[in-house]
Amino acid sequence: MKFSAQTEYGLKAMVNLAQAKSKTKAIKVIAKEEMVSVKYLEKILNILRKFDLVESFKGTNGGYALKKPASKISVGEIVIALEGPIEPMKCVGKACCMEEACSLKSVWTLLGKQIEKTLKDIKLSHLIK
Amino acid sequence: MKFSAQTEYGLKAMVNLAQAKSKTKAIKVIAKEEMVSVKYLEKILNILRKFDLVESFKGTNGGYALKKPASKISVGEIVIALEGPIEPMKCVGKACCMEEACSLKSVWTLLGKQIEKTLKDIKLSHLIK
DNA sequence: TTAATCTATACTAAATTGGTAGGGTATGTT
DNA sequence: AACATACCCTACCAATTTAGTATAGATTAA
Repeated sequence: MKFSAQTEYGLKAMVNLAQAKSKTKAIKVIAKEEMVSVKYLEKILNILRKFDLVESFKGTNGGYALKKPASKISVGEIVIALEGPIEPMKCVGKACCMEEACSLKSVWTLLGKQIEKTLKDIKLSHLIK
Repeated sequence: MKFSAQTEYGLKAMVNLAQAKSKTKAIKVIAKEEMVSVKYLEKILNILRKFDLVESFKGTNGGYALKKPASKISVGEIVIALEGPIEPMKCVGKACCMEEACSLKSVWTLLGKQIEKTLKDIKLSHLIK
């Protein structure tokens, strides 16, 4: 019941960008500040870009920037992008959900929705000092 | 962000026990009903026993039973026993939490508490028909 | 005694995750 | 046009975790 390191680095990069002074910030600089390899961070930012959470600019003085204002980006969006949809239980058992009304399914549905709500209510702007 | 198969089987076994007619129920029977191998289920029930959630009786007509009434056992207890404490982020990054006030820590603390509360409010007795 | 049951440890195979490597492709500046 | 800077893409590998099996042994009711 943990989020992955990828999600941690991604979130920290987003907070980093939210606090950036300049219009764009080079991945090399972010990677150094967050103490993660450039290559690994590239992969993570790539995912975030596909989810329209950041945008990138090539060429000299290029770099990354938030696609939307920090107050419009929730922690939930970032987590879902990097972690996949929040479904606390995959129901791997052969006997699971064979009955029309699986007694446990309601637990996971409720829990998943509550987690999503909590994370969507926390905006990136709440995390910068 | 998922619970393990072990947790699924453990929960289903607990629900199974909560619905049992007899005083004790043999692991062989539970395993058959939940479609999981006896050996694997043994391991899981072993953990639950150490957490005082079930008790076991040896010998002929032995088996497993809930240690407490189903209304006094929460889904949260079972999940924590099988899954470990709920800490959504382990903070693996070298740069993490080096500052006195890690901006993300508050997110994980809040989320963890909410998940625990949700799961602790759901009792085993709520899951039986 | 004996058969049914639980207990404990060790092992393995598959999946996931974390992270690396290398070679491209696009673009702004000179 | 050339070059340096920066992003993009795919493949790969090693470590960890997870799911599940196997073997052997100890306890107890009948």
